[in-house]
Amino acid sequence: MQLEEEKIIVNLNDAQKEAVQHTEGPLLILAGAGTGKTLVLINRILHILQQNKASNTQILATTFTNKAAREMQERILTMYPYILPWLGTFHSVAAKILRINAELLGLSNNFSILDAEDQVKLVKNIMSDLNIDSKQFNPKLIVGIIQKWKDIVLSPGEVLASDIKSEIHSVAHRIYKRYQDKLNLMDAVDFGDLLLKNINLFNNNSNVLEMYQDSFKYVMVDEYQDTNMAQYVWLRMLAQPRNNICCVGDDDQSIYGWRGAEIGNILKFEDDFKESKIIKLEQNYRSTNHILKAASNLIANNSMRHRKTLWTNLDSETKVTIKSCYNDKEEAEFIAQAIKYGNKFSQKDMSNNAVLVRALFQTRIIEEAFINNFIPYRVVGSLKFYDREEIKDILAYTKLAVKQNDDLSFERIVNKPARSIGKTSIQKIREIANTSNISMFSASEYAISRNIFSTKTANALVEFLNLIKRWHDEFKTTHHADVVKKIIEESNYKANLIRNSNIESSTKIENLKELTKALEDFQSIVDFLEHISLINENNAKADSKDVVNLMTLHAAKGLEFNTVFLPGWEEELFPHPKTVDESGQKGLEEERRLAYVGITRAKRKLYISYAMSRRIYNQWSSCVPSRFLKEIPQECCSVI
DNA sequence: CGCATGACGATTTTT
DNA sequence: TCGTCATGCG
Repeated sequence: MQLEEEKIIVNLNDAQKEAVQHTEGPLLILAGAGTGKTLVLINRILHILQQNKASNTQILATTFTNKAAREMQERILTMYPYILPWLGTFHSVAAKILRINAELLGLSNNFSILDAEDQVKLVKNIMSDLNIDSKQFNPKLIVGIIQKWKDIVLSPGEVLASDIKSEIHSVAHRIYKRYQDKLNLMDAVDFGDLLLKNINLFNNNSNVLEMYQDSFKYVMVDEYQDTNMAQYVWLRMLAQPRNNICCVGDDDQSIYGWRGAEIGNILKFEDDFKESKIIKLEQNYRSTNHILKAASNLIANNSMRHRKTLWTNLDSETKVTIKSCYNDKEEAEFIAQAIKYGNKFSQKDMSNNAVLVRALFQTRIIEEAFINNFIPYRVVGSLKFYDREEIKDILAYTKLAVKQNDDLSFERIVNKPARSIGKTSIQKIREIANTSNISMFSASEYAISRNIFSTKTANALVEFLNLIKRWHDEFKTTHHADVVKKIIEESNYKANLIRNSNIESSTKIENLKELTKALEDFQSIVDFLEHISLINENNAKADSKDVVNLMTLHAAKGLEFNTVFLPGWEEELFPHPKTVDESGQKGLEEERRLAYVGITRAKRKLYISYAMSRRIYNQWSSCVPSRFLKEIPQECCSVI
């Protein structure tokens, strides 16, 4: 396949073309909603390849989601027949670099990656070791604080007095050090560490850094407005000294500040990267004029932003509908009726409709209205496949079989199904592990040799340890999918489910079958574990067609629909008071960006609604229309 | 060890 | 009001 420059630039407008062809030096592409951001990114990569400025292995391209990375790779493959090995999420690229250089950081090359649940579990354990009351200090909040420190590149030793803003911070600081020690012992990292350890690696091994700097001739970053400090530092290190770094993003769509995203990164790009160029993409190909005008006027109320003027050729008579309702039930019914009506006369495919809410609890009443009206729907972003209890349990067995020092997995399943190894026994094991700085697996062996347990417990524990050891060996000789099948049987996990026989347990058995099937697609068990820790996607049913999409505004970013409903535009819900409480003006602006994201998802038709009263936690509360409604010009609305 | 009971809190969650 | 979680009893 021969790349042709003609094909790369043929369908681009002037600004897009400039962005694609400007390859040298720092470049910020400010891409408003619906202005062809992904197209530019892909074509810019193709352009670099076509010009032989770099080979496929010399381009570093990061995205935030696996989905975005996959889409980019697939679209590149239609024109250029090679994989880009360094195209991926920040975390997957960072993990790849870590695996290659693991020994320099005291990790093995198959270190494990903790998920959110593991993190909380670990913090809880540490708190109980330190006799800290987990009621007084919420472990989830502690994890959050540690995570935030990691986001701004603070190791335990670097946390300063000024970072300790309240008692919970000082508790978190105490836990942080131990938390890292424990991770080291388990040969594990959390998501934040993936970036942090890369930064450490580069700081302490200039030759390694130079190797990557030399190798990555061009660096490209998608969704730059959502990068955190650690990611920024990481990017900067890798992009130097050439500084051929191209960041694409839209400051108006930065909605993850609460998760550590630093909108300042995109706002001060020019200061951070000297002699940089900024190109604005302002022609919107998605929405009609009224929708775009509503969005532009709303977002103009934000002070912290790069000014952009979005425009469109898509003129339409149809205005934005603003609907006032008596209560949440009427609002839900209104949406259901509008969808039914639309389905009858114009769009047949239900999946052209989306209902975007601020908080997931809002979906319930809308779901009821859909059920009553026989409207098929799906709620996007509910439980993920690999987050299911039974899946995580079997994975814990698997992980422990692969690596005996995975204490979190050990604790999760040592007594699941019940095999008379109770809380006190586990506590004893943990104490031994802590004092001797060994894994719980080794601690168990030691404890057995010292006759610490009752005969019953000791026997059960010996049997358990032997099973784990046997599976460990079998992974070396037998196909991994078969070993996992054995685990499901021999752990008695399945038998236990069958014994409980109810509908729930039969779905669980189905899910386990699904799991063993998924395993077939991977080369090895290590590959598989890497995959699921970094790529935990929504369940397979997610792409079912012809159903209305119900999701949060956050989940809707990057998507588009012909018809969009935005219910619940009320003070006390949207903007959400908690955000405003926590972050004041900054929080309010982020909420406004969220509104902007919602509006700009709509291609043809947009409905915004609010209720005068709403049941929250089963209590009626009367509501005031959202201030954001007043920020939308009247001439693009029709009010019902 | 497993179940019942009561207290508590209840946005958003790309990795 | 509902679901989660720690605690205490049988």
